Amino acid sequence: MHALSTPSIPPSTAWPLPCDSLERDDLCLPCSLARLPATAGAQRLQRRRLVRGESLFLQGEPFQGIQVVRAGSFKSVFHTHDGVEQVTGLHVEGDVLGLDGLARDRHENAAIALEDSDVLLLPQGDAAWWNDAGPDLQRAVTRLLSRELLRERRRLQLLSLRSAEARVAAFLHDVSVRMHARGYSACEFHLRLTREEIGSYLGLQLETVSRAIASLQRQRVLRAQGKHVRVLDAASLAACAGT
Amino acid sequence: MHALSTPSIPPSTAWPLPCDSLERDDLCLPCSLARLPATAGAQRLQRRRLVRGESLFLQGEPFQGIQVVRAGSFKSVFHTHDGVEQVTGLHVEGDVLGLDGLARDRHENAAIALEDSDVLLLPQGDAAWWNDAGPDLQRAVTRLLSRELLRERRRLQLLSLRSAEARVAAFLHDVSVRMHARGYSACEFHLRLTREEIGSYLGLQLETVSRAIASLQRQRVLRAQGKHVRVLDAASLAACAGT
DNA sequence: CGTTTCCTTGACTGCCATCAAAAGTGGTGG
DNA sequence: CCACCACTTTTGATGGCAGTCAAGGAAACG
Repeated sequence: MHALSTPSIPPSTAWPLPCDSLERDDLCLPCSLARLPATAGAQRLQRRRLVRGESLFLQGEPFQGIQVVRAGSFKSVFHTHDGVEQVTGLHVEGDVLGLDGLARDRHENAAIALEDSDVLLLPQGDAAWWNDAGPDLQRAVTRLLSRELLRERRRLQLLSLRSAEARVAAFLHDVSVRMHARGYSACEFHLRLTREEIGSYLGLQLETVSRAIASLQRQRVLRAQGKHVRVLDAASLAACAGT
Repeated sequence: MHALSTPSIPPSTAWPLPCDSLERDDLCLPCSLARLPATAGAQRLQRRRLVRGESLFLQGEPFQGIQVVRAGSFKSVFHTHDGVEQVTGLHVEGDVLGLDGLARDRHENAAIALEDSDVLLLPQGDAAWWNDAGPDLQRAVTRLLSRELLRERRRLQLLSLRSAEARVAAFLHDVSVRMHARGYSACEFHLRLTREEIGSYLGLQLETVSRAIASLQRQRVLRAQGKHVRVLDAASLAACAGT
């Protein structure tokens, strides 16, 4: 196990924050944190490394604090009471994890590293945390939550009124856009999820996902072999997704 | 149009707050507000009455503030870019409306009164609002948002891996529970949504909703004629819903 | 009381789940 | 390096659930 927690480091020093490369910094928690006045000096960012397959937190675990992906990627997984497991999210560099723990002080999803990854933990001490944190941070958290709500709602619409092919196209388009926003190529990337995980995320069976990708290839919208995807026609992809 | 705004009234006086009859007051915004110290005296609750069919706010309108349903009921409706409209929520007495406006300072859904209704508006003045509001209120808002996220996620699971009948059963069960929590009968209530609206909410066609209800009646789980529903066997209903 | 909206039921179609099997991929150890 | 294994992906065949089209009847509203 390579996992280890480096000792606490002061917030606005040392290594570059992940949001340095992002545009919408009002949504970036570490940026908000870095701008906080001295009162926040008490706050400590903790770094953590995880190897592929390791869990950042498990479902039902007490809420430790909000976490930011510095490198690598994660999937969020929810286990229903009857043993079924569903993928609820895909998170890459710059994404915030753990917001679901705010409601009841325990995590409602597990977060699993899809590759060797690196995160920042913003520890939540106790109830007084919120008072000390300051309005900037609180506002940032509120916007993040509200934003998450919108994402979830969009996904819901995708599931409730789009065909299998449209869902897969929308998923790939979303990945493409998010990779591009983080400085990677928008037209060529490596999927970290299996067909089964994508299906779970989209409410489809793995065979259906495979068939949808095959169909998109026949339409010359993209090329895919295994997890490697090359988008040939981004406009067509968006059209297939229905956006 | 019977709609009218009464002049502002001081917060913790006069008429009973809707949460007086609720158990989990840590989630109740008006309660949190009533407990605020003097600094919040500047805040003014505004009352508003709406007749059936009237909108509390429309999609795209600037965010006015968080609203609490005092009496009556509302549906949340989202209009997609291509003209399709989808029901995204059903809100009754004590529910909080308008949280989706926090992310971008404009509403992402419309809220339509399903009957003559009564709401409280907690106006959001400007950016300084958050700072003045105080940590208690902020924390309450954060928890509400996080809670909303969980609701949305549960609905998503319902849509992605449950049959039509299970979805309808889950919807009716949810309504039953929520009515009960507000002091109404859990086993007999009046649906305010049409079959089409229920279908839109659950990702189904109206005929499918009708057939699912017919099936539940054949199983002696409930009796329904039109919008009037009587639950005969709550346990079976929950079982059909898969909970 | 008439008109409009809503609900129910039937028949048919199509999409996607399911079952099944073969081919491909990656990692491990001999 | 190669054989082996587990896992993943692809493709085919079949069936069922829910969408679609259609029409008659009930309820709500002015």
